Amino acid sequence: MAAAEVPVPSESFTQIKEQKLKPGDQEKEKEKGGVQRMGAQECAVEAEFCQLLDAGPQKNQPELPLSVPVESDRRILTLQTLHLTSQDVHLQGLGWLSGPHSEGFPVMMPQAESFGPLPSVLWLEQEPQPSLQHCVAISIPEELCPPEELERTQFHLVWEGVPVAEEDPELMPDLGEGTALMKLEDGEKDQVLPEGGPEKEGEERYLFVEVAPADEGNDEIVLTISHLNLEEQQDQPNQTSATKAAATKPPRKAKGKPRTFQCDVCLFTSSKFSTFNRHKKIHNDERAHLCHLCLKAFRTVTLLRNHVNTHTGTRPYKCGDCDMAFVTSGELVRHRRYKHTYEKPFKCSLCKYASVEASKLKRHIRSHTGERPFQCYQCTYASKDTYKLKRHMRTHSGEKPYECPTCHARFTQSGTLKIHVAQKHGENVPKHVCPHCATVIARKSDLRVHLRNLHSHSPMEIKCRYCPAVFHERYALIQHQRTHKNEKKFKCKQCDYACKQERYLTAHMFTHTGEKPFSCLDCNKHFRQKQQLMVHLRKYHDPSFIPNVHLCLKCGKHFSRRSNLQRHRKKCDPEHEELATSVKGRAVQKKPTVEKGPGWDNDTAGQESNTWKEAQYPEELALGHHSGDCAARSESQDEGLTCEMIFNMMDK
DNA sequence: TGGTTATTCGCCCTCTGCTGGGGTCGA
DNA sequence: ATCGACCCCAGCAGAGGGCGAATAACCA
Repeated sequence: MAAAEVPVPSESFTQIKEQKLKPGDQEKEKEKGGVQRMGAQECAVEAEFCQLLDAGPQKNQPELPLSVPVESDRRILTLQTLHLTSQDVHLQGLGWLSGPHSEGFPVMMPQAESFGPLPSVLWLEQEPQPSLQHCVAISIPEELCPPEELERTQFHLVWEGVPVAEEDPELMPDLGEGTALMKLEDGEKDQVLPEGGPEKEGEERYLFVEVAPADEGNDEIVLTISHLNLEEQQDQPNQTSATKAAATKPPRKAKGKPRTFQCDVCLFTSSKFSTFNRHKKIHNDERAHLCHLCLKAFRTVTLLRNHVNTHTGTRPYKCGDCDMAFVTSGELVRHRRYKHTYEKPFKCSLCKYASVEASKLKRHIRSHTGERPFQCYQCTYASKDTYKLKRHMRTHSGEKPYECPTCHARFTQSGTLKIHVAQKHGENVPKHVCPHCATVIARKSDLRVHLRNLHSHSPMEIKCRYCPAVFHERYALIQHQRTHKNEKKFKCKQCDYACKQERYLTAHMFTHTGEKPFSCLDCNKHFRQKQQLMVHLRKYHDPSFIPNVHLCLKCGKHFSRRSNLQRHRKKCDPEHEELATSVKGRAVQKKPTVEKGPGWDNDTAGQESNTWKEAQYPEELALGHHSGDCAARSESQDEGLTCEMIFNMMDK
């Protein structure tokens, strides 16, 4: 059955009697035998509410300087049980409240979407028929625990003797008898205020959920939800451990039931004195067992032995499938799960993730919840685990612990160093080839960027700048536009002339029409092209114009054209023909040059620069005034310059 | 009571992916 | 000379794997 089909408890079958008990009422309730906060045989067994399937006792409980919580007010909830078969209520989508109890006391908490007037569902009682169970819905008053906070609430339960269902004996912790202690964790406690007034800062807050059967023959049970006031015990003077152990018994302990022992330093409780006594040792610094090699002290012989093994390298538990060996059998088992059996008992209820260790699942869950408990104190960054915060702190400290052994470059992360070494100093570095265009890219992440930029499908049509073609992929567009590169698509209808740009064709067409639209204002010379006019103006009307002078180094003779100089040198200095060629090579530059000949000086060199600028901006020059003799002559035409050559010259 | 087992925490690691600056190249 | 495209590279963070060690629980 799908989660959506889980029968949601409703008000119609749930009777909730909520009342604040007066002191006398409490006594009456006790007389009924239904409400006991601490059971006699077992006590203080904790269970963590856990969508996380984080079974087992919580080790990291906040340490409290007192022993026993004292309730300050109480609420009685009477709830009618709902008879359901286990098949009716599929557990999928529901969180489990799991913890140690022997009788079996699975408590399911609904997901957030299930929050309503009845925010939680408890499986409590087992019928004679194994498949028939009682489903009890409880509603926790909002002032005790707002529904929106319930999902993140962590519960600690102490069970009081009501027969309970056993869904999965392996999952069901040993609760024994007692009451249910529901603890609000740090994130919630601030928002749950006792009725008596605002909670004191830093005070731990607990809610007791106590479960008891109602009248015989009735399907009802009684739940009591209580606030706990820890202050009273905090104020008690310190006692000896033994006295404290005795003092840890419940304040309203039932007759004939064994007491429990609660640690006065932390929340640890145990019904066995031996266990309790052993636990106490962790709070004192008595370390009687010394390592003879390093003098380090340990509390137990086992710890000492394990430590000595780290000196000697003794690892008795060897893996049969590899060369690994471990100090303890547990480490070996875990290793085998990681490396050989791949058994992953801890499964995420929200995705397919499973892990070998519970702590890994817990960490994984944070990627679903977004919880970031580890806050950087220097910026707003918060991390999901301690290591990431530690790594992040390097961005503040500037620490770069990883150094390249070859070039001594330093890096903040080992992975960055590894990539650096592979790319800079490695041999046969694997490259990443783009499957679409065979581009070779060093890094996979960069290939991803390449794919995103060039090969991703664009919903918008990208038009070719030269033709009407449209594309949805940039790479295809670029490849297509390259086909236009040397294309002479502008063809003259009257001759074979063809060119790449329309402006060349326009200029060419004047050769057929005989038009010469560009006129020199000084000498009334006409030109077909604007650029020809520019050359004319420079040569004949610009007083600063210095013609190119090609000098023969052998005889000192000047030539105005390079070709004439070359012809001359073949006769004058055939041995240095190569030199002439070399001189020619230097003379050919993108920018028109004035070769230094007789009469050259630095002043004219500056003028050359101006002349070049004017040639770049012919419009400005054409508008300007110029004077001087005009030996009207279109030398550029004489030299056979094409439209394209001139335009190109102007472009440069 | 001591030894063993199970649980939990903490640390470090790798792999992965994103981001932005720098260098190169072609238009 | 300028600009845009693209690859290279380091920085940074997310996620998960693996293991050492401490401690609680269990058992003989």
